[in-house]
Amino acid sequence: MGDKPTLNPRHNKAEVFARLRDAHAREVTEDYVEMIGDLINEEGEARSVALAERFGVTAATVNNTIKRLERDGFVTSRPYRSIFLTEKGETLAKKCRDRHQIVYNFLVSIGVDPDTAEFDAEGIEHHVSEETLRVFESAISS
Amino acid sequence: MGDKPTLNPRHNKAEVFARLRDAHAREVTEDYVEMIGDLINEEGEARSVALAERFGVTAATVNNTIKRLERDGFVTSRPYRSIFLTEKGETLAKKCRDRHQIVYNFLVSIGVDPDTAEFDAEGIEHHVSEETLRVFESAISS
DNA sequence: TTTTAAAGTTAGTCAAGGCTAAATTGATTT
DNA sequence: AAATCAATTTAGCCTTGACTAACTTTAAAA
Repeated sequence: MGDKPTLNPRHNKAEVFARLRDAHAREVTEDYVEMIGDLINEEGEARSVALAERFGVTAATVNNTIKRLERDGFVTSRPYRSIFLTEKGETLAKKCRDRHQIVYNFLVSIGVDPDTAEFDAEGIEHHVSEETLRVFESAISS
Repeated sequence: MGDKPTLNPRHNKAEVFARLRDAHAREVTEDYVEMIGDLINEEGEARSVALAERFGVTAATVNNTIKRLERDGFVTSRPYRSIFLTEKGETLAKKCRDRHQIVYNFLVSIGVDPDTAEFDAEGIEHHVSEETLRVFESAISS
């Protein structure tokens, strides 16, 4: 009768939740590099004050986060100067931008109101696997 | 010419991110009440050790979280005894269970592999608005 | 009934991601 | 050149959610 199964598979959720916690840890990083990329495109540079305004947090919080991003190799910055994406940050930003767009377009394509889609996409994008993303893509172009 | 607009609307994301942070703060609570409900249904009671195993965290972490849930009125517990949902916890658990099922069914219905759907649903469910959830529902039953 | 194993608790640590208040720097005006 | 103002940084605090290690309680076995 095959191997002893690992109990009821429905009970083996630990891995799912571990991956969920990982996704969590990446969310802020992804939102920041995406936003920094947007700012550079739209305004020519990314300043702390603009990030703080767009995320709705204080300048001190932005400062903390930028330090972490710098430590992790996603951005470079010099005191009192604007923030730049590294190669690594650029790559992640592009990936996030594309993914966001796909999720947003998909939601709109199935009939979700654009404003709601914009909000939901912001939360959903960090939790969509590559596979699901491809299903979304197919659905849009059909 | 109408009111002075609040700059470019695309730049006014602060509210989106504030709501996102709120959703974040609710995620663990939702996962726990949902899991506690499942355990009570499946095994007759919810013990710390089972929660720890299913979430893949230590008993100490479960203990912390249960204290918080108790403080917030979602569960009751007595030392060395099993955990119970309050009315409030029960209500939230049901809402989460239903929502999870809709997201899961929707993903499967558009062609996502059930295992992937199970994983993605766990992350997505916390970020789906009521409106999008209703769109998902309609999509399933058609 | 005593021992032992499993379950639960407590204490202490850490990182992330928020905050406020105060200090500093850079840029603009006078 | 000095004063001022906006932007940035620093310091210190908080909660959440994770951990380990050590301890206590409960339940089961001997």
